[in-house]
Amino acid sequence: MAGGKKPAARPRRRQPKRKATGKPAKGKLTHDDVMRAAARTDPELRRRSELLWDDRLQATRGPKAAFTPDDVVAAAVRLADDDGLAAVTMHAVATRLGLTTMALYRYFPSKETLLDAVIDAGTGKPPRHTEPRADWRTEVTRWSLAKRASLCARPWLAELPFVAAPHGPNWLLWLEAIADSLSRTGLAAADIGQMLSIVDGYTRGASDTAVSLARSRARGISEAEWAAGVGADLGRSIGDARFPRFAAIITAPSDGRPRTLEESFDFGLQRVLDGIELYIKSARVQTAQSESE
Amino acid sequence: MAGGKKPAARPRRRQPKRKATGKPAKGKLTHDDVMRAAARTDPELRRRSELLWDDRLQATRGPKAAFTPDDVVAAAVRLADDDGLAAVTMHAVATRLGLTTMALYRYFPSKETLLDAVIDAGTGKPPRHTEPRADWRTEVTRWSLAKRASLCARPWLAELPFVAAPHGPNWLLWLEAIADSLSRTGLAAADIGQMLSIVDGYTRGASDTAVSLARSRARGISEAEWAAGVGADLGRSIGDARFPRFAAIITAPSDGRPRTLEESFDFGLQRVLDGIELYIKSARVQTAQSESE
DNA sequence: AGTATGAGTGTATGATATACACAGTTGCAA
DNA sequence: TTGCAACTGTGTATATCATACACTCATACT
Repeated sequence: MAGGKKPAARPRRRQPKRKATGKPAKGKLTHDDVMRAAARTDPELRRRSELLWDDRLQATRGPKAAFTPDDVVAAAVRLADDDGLAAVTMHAVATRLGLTTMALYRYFPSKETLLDAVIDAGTGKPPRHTEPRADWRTEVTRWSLAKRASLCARPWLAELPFVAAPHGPNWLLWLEAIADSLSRTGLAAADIGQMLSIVDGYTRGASDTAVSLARSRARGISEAEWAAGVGADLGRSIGDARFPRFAAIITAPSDGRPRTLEESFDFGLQRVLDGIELYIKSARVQTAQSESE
Repeated sequence: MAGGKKPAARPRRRQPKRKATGKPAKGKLTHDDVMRAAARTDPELRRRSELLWDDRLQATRGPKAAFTPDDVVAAAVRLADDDGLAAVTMHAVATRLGLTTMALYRYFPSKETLLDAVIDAGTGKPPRHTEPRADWRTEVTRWSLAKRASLCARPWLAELPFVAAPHGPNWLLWLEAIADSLSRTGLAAADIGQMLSIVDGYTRGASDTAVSLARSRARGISEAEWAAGVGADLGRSIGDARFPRFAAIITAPSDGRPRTLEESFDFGLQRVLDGIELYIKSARVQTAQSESE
């Protein structure tokens, strides 16, 4: 998947692309502002970013490359899927493609930049809208569950420090998707950004138990074994006087059916969305008031 | 910090500690259940965990060790604080203590187990209650901000896959702290666990921008440079037809003062707590209803 | 006193990323 | 057509790590 096959579709090039800088567009952040800012950035960060967004020039001289950077990334992703992130070594990736280790450096200047691309490919695109559009709450719920599922599907993404990676196009596509759904709330753009952060934050933060399970499963550990491991950690609280409240939670009777991880996640998500809904209502009231004045 | 100096305070030992297993305590998860489960766990996970919780036996024969495991951990933490997680090599830690590399293996069987301890030490203890107790919402807000601050104070924690680590005593102490505050809501223990997950999930997930900033700062990158880097990534959306909604957020006028990262985080947290509060109210109503029947 | 136990050392090994110099290939320019 | 510039892939070398193993020596119970 990771890129697809449309070699003619991207006309962008690595170029100065200095437009005649017009007026600064009162108060708004312009593309040019950002690009100028980017020029002052930590050079290392910038270089890593570039590779995610800019297509490299097609060489005219010399032999044609046997693969595309996307091929390399795909091979690395396959390795990670099979045997975890630790299996992604330059040697392993190269071998997978029938190349020598050093040949990879013709495609990516370092393992770090390769991993950046791997992260973006692993992140994948948000699911297409198959069902008809629905209200914001339904759509945001779908988005959150899809993102959670996507994190679980590639648990090796959790082995990477998410924070450290430059954010690529697929990452932005996910944000675009939820921004689109949140637009139906009628909130101002700035507020939508806030709500987006909340849902995204909750989704990532509250997915980690499930990701941990998925990760163990990928390592060949059964669900029961995983539960036993987590239980062993949590269970330390039970005899221990330092953790009375927490132990009470652990040992609480599960009045009725025990909630699955999914149910727990969704339950929490609905509480979060309740909070957002409350805000939307109050924002509407405020708008209505200020309009009637 | 990481452990302190109270050599006489911990009587626990690595021992069979097989109590006469009484009745299984109807439906509740008992300490014994968990321990039995733990015995079936992935042996590697278990061994890593043990080192976080069990004190190693004090040797009687042979020369005394020059350091305690806590000393080793403290040295590793100092290295990470100074130069990031990459600076924590077995050699560097050993040198810091005036030892050879291999001597460290007398304290920890592998780097992985050492890092587990480093994570727990880096996590630190939640702040003591200095102020008088307050309502749950105030306390939970304090907790969340404190946790966020703690994550930012040691941004190298974000370089580790949080999910992968076994959870140590300090981690439990944080959970105990918020569980204690949430107890004041009067919710059932199971519900408190849910609310805890929500707040903890949001807190960790929504802190990552601030952690990223803290991380860059630790690397000697100025706030302006960091902002430029993030802006460059986000700014790609502006010219791009794939991201109209997101671009609208980025370029939205910041009507009034621009929100700081802290303000944004806190704003989101309050929305989340609104949702929780709503649930608490509805739970109270339900309880009252079922009681009046 | 004797000895088992364990601390710390030194050296060796294998994995890994990556620098560097070279060989072969291709297509534009003369 | 020829020649070379630009580029791809290879082979080798090196530095950094984690860690295995064999060894020396100190210590405190027997």
